Amino acid sequence: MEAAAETSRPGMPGELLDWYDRFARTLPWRAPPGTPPPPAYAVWLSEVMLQQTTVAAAGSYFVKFLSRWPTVHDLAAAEDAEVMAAWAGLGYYARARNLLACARVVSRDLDGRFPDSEAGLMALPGVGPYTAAAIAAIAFDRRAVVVDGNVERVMARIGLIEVPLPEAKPLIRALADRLTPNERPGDYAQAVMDLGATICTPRAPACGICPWRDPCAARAGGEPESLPRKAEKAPKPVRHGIAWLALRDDGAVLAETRPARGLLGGMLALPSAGWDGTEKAGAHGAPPFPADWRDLGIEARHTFTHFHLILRIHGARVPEGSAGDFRPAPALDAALPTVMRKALRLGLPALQSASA
DNA sequence: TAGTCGTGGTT
DNA sequence: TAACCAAGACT
Repeated sequence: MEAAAETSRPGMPGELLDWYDRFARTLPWRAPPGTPPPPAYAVWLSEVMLQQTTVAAAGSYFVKFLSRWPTVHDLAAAEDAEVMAAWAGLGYYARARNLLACARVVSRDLDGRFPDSEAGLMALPGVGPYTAAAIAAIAFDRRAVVVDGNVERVMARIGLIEVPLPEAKPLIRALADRLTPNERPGDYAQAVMDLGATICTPRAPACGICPWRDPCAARAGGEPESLPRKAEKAPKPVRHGIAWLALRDDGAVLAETRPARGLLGGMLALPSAGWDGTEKAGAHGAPPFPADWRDLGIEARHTFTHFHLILRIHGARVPEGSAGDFRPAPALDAALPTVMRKALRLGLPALQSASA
């Protein structure tokens, strides 16, 4: 919409920063407004964890990672399996693989120093336009135009941008660019995102206490909650699969490490088949080895980004000497992605109560 | 460019 | 309860 071109006035960044100075949230990875920023390592770690992830979900993982691997060199020296297990439950596991790859590049090739430019940051694995801008702004106080989901919403409303996403992205970015100040860009970036997270919320924005209520074109128009408009999403299909739960008499459970790429890539899992798109059409998965497999009559249900999964659990008790990647159930549970945690927690009691 | 890639909280 | 949504990147 053309309205975007006229929206934004000189005082807006300052009004937002004043609000941020008074109401900034305390977050594990954040320095208080006006104080020196955290190390780039901490900013990078938090920003990767926060990709498509809520503040509440990322918090404990950030604390755990920073405590376990205090510097980028520590993380770079970690084993792949250690890092994947520590990431288990947070989702989007390609982030963990890229996190480790990035740490190793920074540690080995850059002497442990993160680039301070967006272009330099963008060259790192797992660092895209948003994350590069966020690190440049927050860790190095460089002027960078930070555009995440919060900023998209705030800009669409301020500028009454009625073009639906993703077509509206260039308009939104242009407006975000016009508003980004040269002073305190790091605090400003966090302030806009805080505004979107706490005031300019998707459903019921608190316009009455918004520092930008006066210049907001959508508020004047009366329906800020209707923005940003978004293209319709495709319905999620339902997929069916089988997971095999082999319980050894010493209590250990058979696990497998999934292929590095694709769904749950690189993660520990129960052996399974038929659901992740890797099987040929019509193929039926086979159990990991011959045993007295029984359909436990239990289904683990889980929804991924683009499909619903119903995972039927088959189980078998196997003798103590059985070879394979068997692991103690509690340790396995801790290292599993959520869908597999569900399958284990549903299937194990049924199998344990069954006679061998 | 459009599809892939997790999870949990909120409504 | 089902849909929506979150500090996106990669192919």
